[in-house]
Amino acid sequence: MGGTMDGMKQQRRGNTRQRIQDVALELFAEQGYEKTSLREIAERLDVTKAALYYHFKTKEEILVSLFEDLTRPIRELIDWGSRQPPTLETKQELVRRYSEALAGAAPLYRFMQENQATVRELRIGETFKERMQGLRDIMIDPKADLVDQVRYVSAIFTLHAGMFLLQDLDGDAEDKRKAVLEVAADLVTRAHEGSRRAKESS
Amino acid sequence: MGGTMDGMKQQRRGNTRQRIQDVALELFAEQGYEKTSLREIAERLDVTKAALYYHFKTKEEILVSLFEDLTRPIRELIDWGSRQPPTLETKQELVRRYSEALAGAAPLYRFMQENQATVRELRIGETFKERMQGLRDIMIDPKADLVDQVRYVSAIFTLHAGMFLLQDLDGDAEDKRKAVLEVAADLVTRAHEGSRRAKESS
Amino acid sequence: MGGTMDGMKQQRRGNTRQRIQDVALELFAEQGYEKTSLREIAERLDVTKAALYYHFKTKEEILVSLFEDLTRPIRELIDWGSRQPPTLETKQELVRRYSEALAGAAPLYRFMQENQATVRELRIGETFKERMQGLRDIMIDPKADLVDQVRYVSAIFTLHAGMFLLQDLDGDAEDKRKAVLEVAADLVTRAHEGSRRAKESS
Amino acid sequence: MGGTMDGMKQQRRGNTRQRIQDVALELFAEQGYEKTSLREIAERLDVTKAALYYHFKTKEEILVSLFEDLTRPIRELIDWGSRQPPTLETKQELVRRYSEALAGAAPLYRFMQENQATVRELRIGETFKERMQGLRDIMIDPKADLVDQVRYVSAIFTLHAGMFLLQDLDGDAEDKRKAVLEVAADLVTRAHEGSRRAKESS
DNA sequence: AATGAATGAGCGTTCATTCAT
DNA sequence: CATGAATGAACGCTCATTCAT
Repeated sequence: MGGTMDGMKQQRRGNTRQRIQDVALELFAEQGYEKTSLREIAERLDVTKAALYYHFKTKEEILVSLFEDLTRPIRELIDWGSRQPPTLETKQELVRRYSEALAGAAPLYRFMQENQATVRELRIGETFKERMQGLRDIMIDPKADLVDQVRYVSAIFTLHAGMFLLQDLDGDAEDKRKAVLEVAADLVTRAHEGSRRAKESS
Repeated sequence: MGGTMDGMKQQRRGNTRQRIQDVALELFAEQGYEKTSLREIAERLDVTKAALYYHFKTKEEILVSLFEDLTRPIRELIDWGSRQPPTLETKQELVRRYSEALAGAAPLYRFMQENQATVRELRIGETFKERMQGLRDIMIDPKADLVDQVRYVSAIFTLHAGMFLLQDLDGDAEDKRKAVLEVAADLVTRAHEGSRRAKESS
Repeated sequence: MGGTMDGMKQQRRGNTRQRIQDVALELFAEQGYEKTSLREIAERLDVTKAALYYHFKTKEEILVSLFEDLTRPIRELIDWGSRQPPTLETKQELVRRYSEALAGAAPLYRFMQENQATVRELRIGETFKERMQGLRDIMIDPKADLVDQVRYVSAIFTLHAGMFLLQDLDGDAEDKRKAVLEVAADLVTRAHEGSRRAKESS
Repeated sequence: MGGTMDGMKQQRRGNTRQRIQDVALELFAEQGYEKTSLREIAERLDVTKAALYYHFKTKEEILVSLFEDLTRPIRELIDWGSRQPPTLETKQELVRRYSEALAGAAPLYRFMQENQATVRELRIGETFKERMQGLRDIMIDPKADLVDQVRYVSAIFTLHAGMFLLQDLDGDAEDKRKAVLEVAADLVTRAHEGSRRAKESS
């Protein structure tokens, strides 16, 4: 019937799946996975709970779909990293690109960080863990000094933390990301030098 | 020890409150706060749910009591820190003592880290946040370079992360704590030097 | 693209109604009416649930159609029987032909037997009941001894039961049907003789 | 008797479990297991659904408890039978006592008969099947003629059917039970004789 | 110091059904 | 001839909490 569409009830049909994902991510991040009920998601979208089940088989599947859609760049980055030689340059570039990739999936990663206990029991828990271990394997030299190993871990973790721990510091978001990246890169460099020093002095 | 004692069913009576806390912490840490039901806690203790309500007014109160009991040293430490001059030495000592204090409340802190989304909505959420801000205020020089501010935050966060992010690295727990501490202390030192450099070059 | 039929996805179009009936009967018999959902039927046929509604107005209608299609011979048999004189010969022939008719609608009858509670509430419940009463009216002489009345009922019931109660006995299916028929026929004969005896001795 | 008790809301406390069983059996028998919802049971008892869960872990458990409570005599009877020599006398007595035992659990057995498809998927399905097989093993002589084997099965089945197939015949319930028993006993006798005949003629 | 019995609210999920396209 | 999208009603179940005993 054309015309200009009546109001907004029926706005954009066919994108309901996407709208569910958007609202779900927002609520999951805000209140946590368990405390967010399907009723709540449905109400915000002005559909019934049953409608959600037309698009997703379970509540968990909504989260899985978000994870898969939003973390693809990160998965690809780790794949790339695992095929590079473990030089300092590789690690530096990995850290730089990881920082960017994280920024693109910030709300989801914040959610994952804040709901670890819950996520661990879900299907994506295992996937996430494997991914982190992939990162670790690329970064960490198992022959390095324990302190330097911690530096690597700290670098990764600093990147993650950067996303939400700096929220209450003021300043431009992109500036903060750069600052976080610099600290992480610095940690990586020092960890790498430490290894060299260890080798030389042996 | 004397008496007749039938088996072990009512081992140590009168300490039920304490036993509830122990079991609750274990389960909260293992499965998260929401996924741990009072039924489960009661069953493990072989008492009824109603018994829990004799000792604690609500589920949340169990957590609050754990938090208060286990984080007292940390609260005192921060109180102490806030009365010291903001020198490098103060910060170094704070970091050292914080690392020790954390080790004493590790399971609870691990729980807090992994259940942030949940904790945020609870009474202790606010308290915890204030405490972290207290730490931040002691450590961070607001006039410092953004990168150095990140270094301070990263130091604190590295200490937290140390507790559970290194679980799958092998090595003695105390060795790992020391390594983590060294990295954190190093970050603090560099942050402090950075500030001095900044001042000199201005 | 175009022309030659790709595989088997749309094998025989136009007979969807029939395929729905086939799958439905299979699932109804296997899992019961309530536990079989339209989703399940649709999935097996690789069509959508809505497609089922093109062919049948309701779930119940699918069952009704099966009943009507598969039990026509039985209905006709009973009609025939009710027009015959109530002699032993009539009853014997009725039993013989009923046994054959049942074999032709075995899965449906098995379903009816195993889902009586459900069927009773459905439209076919009444029909089925009437039919059974028709059978009874033909067989049973209301003036006969109670024991002989039971024999008639037992004969009918033995025929029904034969279909699935002998499933775990081994032997050829047709042999078993014959054996069941013999027992039923025997019961009918004895019931009839009993009635004669009763009359003679009065 | 004695005391007047205020209304009926709180009548007999402590017997709620029993009242749940009573109402559940009534509704299960009337409408079937699936069509009976816990809401319905709860409403009839004027308690909440959650109260049912205080007494039974699941809906299925309510049925299991009914089965176990009501069919104990039958279980014991079969145990007894399996320890006797397989003479005609044993079988006759078994049939007689089985008929009595069935009468005591009539509503439940009627339910089982009318909800076979459902029951088969439940925990009691297996148990019930085993029990029927036990009965069969006692009764049936595997070396007997197929027709006689059918007679044994028919005898058992006639007993079951007797409970509800004769509902619309009029007459005293106990008279009907006796008549059913006589037919079943007769079938057993003939089956036994058949076997003897077979042996003699060989 | 603890239990037995129950509640009210809510949850995730499934179902038969509808209807515009 | 069929699908995509959605609904309304219900379901079995769990939870934190209460309270008389």
